[in-house]
Amino acid sequence: MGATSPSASGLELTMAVPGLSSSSGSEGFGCNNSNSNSNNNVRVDLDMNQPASGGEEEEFPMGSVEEDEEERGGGGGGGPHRPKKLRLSKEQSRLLEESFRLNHTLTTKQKEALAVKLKLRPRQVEVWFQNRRARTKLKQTEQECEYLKRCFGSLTEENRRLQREVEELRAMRVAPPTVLSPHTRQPLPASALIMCPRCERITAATGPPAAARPTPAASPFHPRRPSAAF
DNA sequence: ACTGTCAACCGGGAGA
DNA sequence: TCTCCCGGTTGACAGT
Repeated sequence: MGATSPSASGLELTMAVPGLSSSSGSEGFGCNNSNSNSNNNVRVDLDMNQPASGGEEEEFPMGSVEEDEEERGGGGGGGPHRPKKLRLSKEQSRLLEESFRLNHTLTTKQKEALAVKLKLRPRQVEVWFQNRRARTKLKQTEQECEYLKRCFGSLTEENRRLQREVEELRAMRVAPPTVLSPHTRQPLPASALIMCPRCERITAATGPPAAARPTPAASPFHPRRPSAAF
């Protein structure tokens, strides 16, 4: 499976990221505590991988956050510090990636179920998916950028080649053909010349309109071979 | 010391 | 108004 990039340029770049189905239905989830607490950094109580139960931490080892980190993290007198950074365990990352493959967005129920399964807060699962989507998009953008760079390179080369060709053709070009007026026997200016659509020869444009023209034998075309042609 | 990664946050826009 | 998502940013941490 591959997800085509939704670029405005219409490039058909495919990513190895399957499952672009978005099932972000109505989400009535009310756990939005992180924003309201973010300024004073007093999130330590529910922060990171606080073990929900004492028994089975082996499945999801708690990254770099120890249980008593929160004592000195934000609550201490040191001022506004972020709590220690959470590192998701390999198993947590694996399960998150797995469900990301299935769906790039989660419903509230899916999010909560996943959070329970991973012993994370739903907000953490939500944030992980947001960041994961952003990373995917960044990768796609980088791939598009590389593709456009290659396009630019080949088009530049093509442009150079065509310009050289134009220069060569200009160098080969001779003076405009000399056509004598059938009446005065004087050379006609180039603006008074047209090309016969049948034989593509240059002739004088001073004849009567096409509808009133005489028979082809008497037509102004082919009065004589032009002295020069393109 | 420097740099890259990434969880978490912030502000704003969109939809119901 | 509420909730969600997105783009941008911050800051902790790991690797060099």
